[in-house]
Amino acid sequence: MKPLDSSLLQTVDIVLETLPPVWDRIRSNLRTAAIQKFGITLEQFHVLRHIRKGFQSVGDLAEKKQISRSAVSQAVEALVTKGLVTRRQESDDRRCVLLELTVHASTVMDANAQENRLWMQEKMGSLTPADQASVQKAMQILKNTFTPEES
Amino acid sequence: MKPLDSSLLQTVDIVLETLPPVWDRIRSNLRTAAIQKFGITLEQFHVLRHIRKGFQSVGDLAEKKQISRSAVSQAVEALVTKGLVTRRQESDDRRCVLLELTVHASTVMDANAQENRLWMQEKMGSLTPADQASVQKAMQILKNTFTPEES
DNA sequence: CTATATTGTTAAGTATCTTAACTGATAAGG
DNA sequence: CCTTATCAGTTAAGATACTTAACAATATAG
Repeated sequence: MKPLDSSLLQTVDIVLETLPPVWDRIRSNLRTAAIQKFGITLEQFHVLRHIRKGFQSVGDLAEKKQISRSAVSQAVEALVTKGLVTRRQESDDRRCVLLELTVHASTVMDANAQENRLWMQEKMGSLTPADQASVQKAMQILKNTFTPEES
Repeated sequence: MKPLDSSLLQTVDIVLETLPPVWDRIRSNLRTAAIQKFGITLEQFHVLRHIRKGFQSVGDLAEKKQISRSAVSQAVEALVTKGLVTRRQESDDRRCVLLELTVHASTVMDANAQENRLWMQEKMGSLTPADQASVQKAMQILKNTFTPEES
């Protein structure tokens, strides 16, 4: 880490300058559509996303979002009322509640994700194959560097 | 966009899989330290960051965060009370209020950003020069693709 | 000069978060 | 067993942050 420090710092700064606006742009496109389709709040959308990603218990979801279990419980209650989420009993431990998207919510979330993919394809459609390879490789590097063994 | 569709979709999916966890990880590291140092909430930290990035009016900040002006006004009021932000009169239009970080807040935010950079340097310290070049190039591509003419 | 628009604050109501208390279910100790 | 402790989730009460609406002060237009 001695002779590369200035190059390394440059790389770090470029990442810090680039990722926030880029990710904000992509995320904003993803959220806005879903929120309007369901008529839900941003917080409720977060809950739907996490359940869709495989967080099926209130506790896991709370830890992932770094909020209290009661907050998650209340948000889930709102989503159950809206017919977007169901609570089910897990067989072996009857304390646990299994959260699942309803068919309707699952369908709309899938369609929304697909629309977002298409939007990104339009955006990235003009990239050369070399540019695409560059992006793919960099994503792999970043993934290994910052999230080595999870998700 | 015809013969490249499947490769393009692959690139898109890799970006969508990678960016959220990577950015969450970096952002979490950045926020946690600052929030603990100041004893403020996440929302108040957002306001400090935006002011630091150059959003000096209540209106601009509200538009950037996509919330109402009154919400920003209230958050700013809390930060002024804590001695982290000052309101000043702009000379030419006396309706406008110029938001600025206090010296203390500015110092702590700078130090915090520097600590985050060092943390990222540690994380990325083991990357080869070729990997660093890859990341830099990809960041440039993503920036041009998703945020063509701003920030 | 009057009418309209803009910038920010204030006030009231709503939503969402937190902590604390509680229910029901499981695990551990004597 | 039977008591005690622990755990997942909900519920309740209070705090925080958001919304809309009404307002004050200033700027712009006709």
